[in-house]
Amino acid sequence: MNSLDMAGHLIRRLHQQSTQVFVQQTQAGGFDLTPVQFAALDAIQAHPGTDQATVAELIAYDRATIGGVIDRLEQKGWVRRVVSERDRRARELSLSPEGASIHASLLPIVQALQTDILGPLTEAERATFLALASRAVRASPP
Amino acid sequence: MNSLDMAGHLIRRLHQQSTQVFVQQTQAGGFDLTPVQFAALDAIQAHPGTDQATVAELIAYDRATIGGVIDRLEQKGWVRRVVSERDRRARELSLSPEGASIHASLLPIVQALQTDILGPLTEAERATFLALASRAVRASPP
DNA sequence: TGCAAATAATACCTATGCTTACTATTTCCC
DNA sequence: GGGAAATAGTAAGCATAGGTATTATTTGCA
Repeated sequence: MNSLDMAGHLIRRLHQQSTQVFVQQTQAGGFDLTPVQFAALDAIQAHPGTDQATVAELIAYDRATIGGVIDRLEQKGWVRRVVSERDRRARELSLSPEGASIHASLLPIVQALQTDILGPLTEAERATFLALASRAVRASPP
Repeated sequence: MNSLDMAGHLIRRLHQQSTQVFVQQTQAGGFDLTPVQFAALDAIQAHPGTDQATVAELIAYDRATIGGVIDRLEQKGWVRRVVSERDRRARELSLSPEGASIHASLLPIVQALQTDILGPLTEAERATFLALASRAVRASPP
């Protein structure tokens, strides 16, 4: 079998394509951020007050990487990070008003671009693909 | 729609899973390399004498990244890089005898682990997934 | 209670992954 | 034949991506 037809290679290409579409479409909308930054933003919006480790778990990242991502979101002024009074090791995360506004503006754009990521497929094929992808992603350990 | 169910997120998770399976299975076989390094190794094996730009195009990478990958493969002693006499800007790539041996040993392992990447799916589902993924990856420009 | 184990975050390291800028060289074309 | 455009590779910079080690703090248990 040709290496280029193997699952690993195809998945890497899809990931590449996915990132490109995300950056293109969000930049066209006037925003400047990466897919990971949006994922973190979205997780914090859905779970305000959580710490970094929980955000990392929610979107399946390691803690080391998420630290840098949150750093950059904080520098942009979109996320606030305060030491938890309940547990001084942890940092409680929340969106700033600007961050919340950006997230609200981004959400419809990000939802719309999902279709473009799998552009060559038909609507039905995309649904099949997503259903299989969803099952193929192993459930995160309890 | 939940961001975690969107195409971009699922694809990123699949990519993560794919890389993990690759490293686990190849390490279990006694090798130490990344999926990208194998892709480059495989491309060079299939096209000995080509230059870095062609390898980059074959496996859909940018030239800057492939330079570092080849650096590491050269350091491992698996790849030889000689300045082309035909075009002194280019470096002609080929596998060393050790590189060729490693590649031959790795190939069946890498082929076998492809099934594990999509582990939770049945044989038929994997075939469907791969067919859709293959079509979803846009054809590289001529 | 006191101390070992666990945990949150950071620091540091290696390896992609991609962009822009730069050098060296070749090609194209007038 | 000579200069502009194109091309191969490198360099530098930013952002994941994940591993191990370290620090600060909390928890759990003898």
